Amino acid sequence: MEEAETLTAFAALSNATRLRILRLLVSAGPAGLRAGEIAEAVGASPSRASFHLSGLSKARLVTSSQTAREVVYRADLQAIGGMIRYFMEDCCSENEQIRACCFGAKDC
Amino acid sequence: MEEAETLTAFAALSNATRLRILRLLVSAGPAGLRAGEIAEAVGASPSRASFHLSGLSKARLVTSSQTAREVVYRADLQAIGGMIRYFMEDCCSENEQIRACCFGAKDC
DNA sequence: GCTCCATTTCAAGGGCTCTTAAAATATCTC
DNA sequence: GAGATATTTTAAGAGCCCTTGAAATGGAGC
Repeated sequence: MEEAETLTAFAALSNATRLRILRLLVSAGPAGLRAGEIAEAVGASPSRASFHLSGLSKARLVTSSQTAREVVYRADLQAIGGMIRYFMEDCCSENEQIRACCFGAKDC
Repeated sequence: MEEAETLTAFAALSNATRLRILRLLVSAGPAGLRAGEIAEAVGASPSRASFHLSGLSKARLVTSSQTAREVVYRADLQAIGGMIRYFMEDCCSENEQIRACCFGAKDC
């Protein structure tokens, strides 16, 4: 992942609805969720959910697959991990104090 | 760190100038850098740098201290770590694949 | 073919962000 | 005190983002 992609990813994560959707999709696992289920779960209208899913999709944080008339979305764990990794390596210079937080250090 | 703070932090990181500033400040270490040095280093006008430093400051990703007429900025490693930690714990449900990226796994 | 259903697209509006340049504030040196 | 320096504040304009509701797309079943 490069800087431009990371900027897009961070922008995608800076909205409450999109963060809620991503959280939901990560916890939903590999099966993913249908667009309608997502909209209902996060309390957004279908068009609003679609708008934000499109944003997450453009940022490559989620993937989608269409079966008949249903669209299933899934969190792209590799992309999410890649974003964090880029941030840790390139932006945080592998800083030890910051890295410790991934392990669950108490003082973060 | 809570959701609202995390949203603000992600928003702050979604701009190239601010990301560059943060990267610079992390690498600069505890001594920090003066506003003017930062502006020059990232290729921004003083007012533009000040604008973005203010954004990073409101997002609590950097701290500042004023000595006479010089203002020194430092990266807030604890806040940066806290943001990542919140994202990993709350949003990524401690997902193993995502977490592995902090250790530098090859497949991220 | 017609009608439902799931989802996306479109259009309009209001608000926020970014950039630029000028002005203001505060401090240092002479 | 005068002038130079460091930084912030302000103002204006352009552009993007978010929300809402209506319209459009396209598949399923009768």
